[in-house]
Amino acid sequence: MAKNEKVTIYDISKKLNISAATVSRALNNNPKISEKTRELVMKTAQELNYKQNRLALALKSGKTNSIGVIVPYINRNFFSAVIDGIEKQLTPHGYNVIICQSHEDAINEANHITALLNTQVDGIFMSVSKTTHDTVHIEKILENNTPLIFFDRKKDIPGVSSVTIDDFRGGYMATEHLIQQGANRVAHFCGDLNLEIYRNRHNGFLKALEDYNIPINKNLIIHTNSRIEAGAEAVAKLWAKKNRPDAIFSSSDYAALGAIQELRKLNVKIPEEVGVIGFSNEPFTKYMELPMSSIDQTPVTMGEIAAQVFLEQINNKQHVLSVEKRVVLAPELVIRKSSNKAKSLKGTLPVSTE
Amino acid sequence: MAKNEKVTIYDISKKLNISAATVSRALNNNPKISEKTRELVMKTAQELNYKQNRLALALKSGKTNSIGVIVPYINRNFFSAVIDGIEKQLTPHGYNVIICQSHEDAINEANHITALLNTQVDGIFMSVSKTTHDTVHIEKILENNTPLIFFDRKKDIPGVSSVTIDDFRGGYMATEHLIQQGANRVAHFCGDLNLEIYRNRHNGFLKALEDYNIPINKNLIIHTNSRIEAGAEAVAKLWAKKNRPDAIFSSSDYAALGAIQELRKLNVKIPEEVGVIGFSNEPFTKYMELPMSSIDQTPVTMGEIAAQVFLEQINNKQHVLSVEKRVVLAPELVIRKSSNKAKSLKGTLPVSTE
DNA sequence: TAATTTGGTGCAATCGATTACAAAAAGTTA
DNA sequence: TAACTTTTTGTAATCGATTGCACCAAATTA
Repeated sequence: MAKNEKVTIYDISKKLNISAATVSRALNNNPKISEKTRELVMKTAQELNYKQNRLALALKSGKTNSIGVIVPYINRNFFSAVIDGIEKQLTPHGYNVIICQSHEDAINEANHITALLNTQVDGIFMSVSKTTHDTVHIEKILENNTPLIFFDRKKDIPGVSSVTIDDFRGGYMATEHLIQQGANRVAHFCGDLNLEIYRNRHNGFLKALEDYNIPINKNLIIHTNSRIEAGAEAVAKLWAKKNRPDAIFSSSDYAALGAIQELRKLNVKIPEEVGVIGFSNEPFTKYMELPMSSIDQTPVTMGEIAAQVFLEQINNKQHVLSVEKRVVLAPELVIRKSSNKAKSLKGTLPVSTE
Repeated sequence: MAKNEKVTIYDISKKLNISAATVSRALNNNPKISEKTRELVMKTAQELNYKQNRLALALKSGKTNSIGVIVPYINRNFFSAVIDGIEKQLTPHGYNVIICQSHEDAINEANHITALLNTQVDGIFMSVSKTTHDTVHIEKILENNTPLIFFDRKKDIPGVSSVTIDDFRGGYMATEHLIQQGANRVAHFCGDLNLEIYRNRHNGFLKALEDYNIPINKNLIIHTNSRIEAGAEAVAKLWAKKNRPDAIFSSSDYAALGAIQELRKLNVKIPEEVGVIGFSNEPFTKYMELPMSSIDQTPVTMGEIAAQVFLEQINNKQHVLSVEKRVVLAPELVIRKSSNKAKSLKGTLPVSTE
């Protein structure tokens, strides 16, 4: 009726002259309630436009039915796709997803953790920021006894589950592919080696060279960040010298894009003179004039599995206090024009081509 | 101490042999509490690692300090940027942002609204889905007396504030620009005219033609959705006939991208033979081999202003029950190669060029 | 010294829903 | 019909923090 007043079970109980306890039980389909009463309550609830106050429930039960996700940026396809996967799995279970961005800043990350814990979320999913070195703020989640799941970028904390992809394998696949296309001077744009994911990609790169008996040339390994400009600068630097590379494996799609733009300016033919492959399979790679090869991280799957791990964890909680599950997904090589010298590759390789 | 037990103000009060009321007041810096007691409480709270239970607070105060945002997809630069803006403004005020995706489905939208209302969010920001026609589920928000702010895609509901851009003007600017580049057969890819934003862009297009005395040619107006394929198909259709256009204004960047790809296949020179401009200024437009002109919707600003409108609204609530504010932002024309016949335009037009 | 002000705390109700336990109502059996 | 089950419903405590009101003690004033 009145706009301001929210309808509670007490309003229903008063109207029907029964106790609030009965109303509560009727609404929850408690079998101890007679069919007659239940129907009456249900009908009245509908009439009064009753809505359960989840806060009261949460306070009583200690469960908020919401989980927090902390990512560097939501504005990156990889992360928003992971969130998509998490949401897809958790919404049917009645969870709300609270999303926070760290903007790659450990301080924001810590603040968000505090806020989420105060909100009493039932679990936290996170991909750590690049500037996160020590983990005291993360361990607060565990002290608070809140389930924590890392995805993609993790820290090694005992008892914490994680879902990642096999970055080593991704790095290996990318490099191997370039070698198979005839390259033997493969450059590598590696990201911040503080982050495990970039270290692993880098190691995969090295191992591929080793397996194919290609000597490692330190001049061809460039430390870049994930920005377009960084890729362009790296190319400028490499082409200023002699002994230029004949292929580039970039740990970032954005840096790879910058590289391609710069190579075009220098009139270098791609993929004939230089093959290029990135990492992440951001949507733009597909839409480019010269579509770019990349490594797909199956982010939606990653989110879905992270959510499943979470659900398992809270269900087993009473039995095993520190379940720990480390899921490693397989990356997928996506070959497009930027690295593909063959006219047509369809059906010739066990990978997706587009 | 024990991992499971959360510390409450009662634990503090017991330890210090004072009442919980005093503890609460001390923690909230109530001036009625003596300095000595306050310090003691603060110190003890720290020692015991006390964390306020926001649920209890929320239940008591009726405020959850969280708001909900419903967008079609978070995985679209425009929307994630708006969310960014909202978050930027609201985080300092202690709000959590709960994000939901409708996936352009009115049913999901309704479910999310119900969930958010049950969660007792302090406000809801939304951009309606394409399939939302009737608004009963949206009006439930108002019945619940929860502040609602539309952004970008709105419905006309009395008393609801909105932040949008001037799509008419955007459509006009885009079209005028093409005309000024010499075009007089401008094609228009218009989106779903059920949505106000596409209608407005379309009307802006028509008005520009009128102002420049260019007759309207219905054959050049194509209904497309926002997908790449749709743009490609539209071009295929147009080029199959005679009387081809000499410019294209697409209400979607994605359709414009498809158009450019198709035009290249047909060996049509851009921008010499056909100028192309999109709408939204998605990041990829800038990174294309042939960077694409577009209309920027200043999404971060949109989010920031939406948040400000919300804050104003809840502060004025006691005074005016139905404030209604309709903010319309100005779009920005971004000229890039795809529509720019002049070698260099820098400084010659009052618009941003890149 | 008595009366009054001021400062600091405590008591108890409140927010809305759940649930163990008690109690009443209805149904069964002898 | 008395005694006993079985159903169904009610009472009251609980989750944790806040806050109006009452109260006591110390300080001030007359």
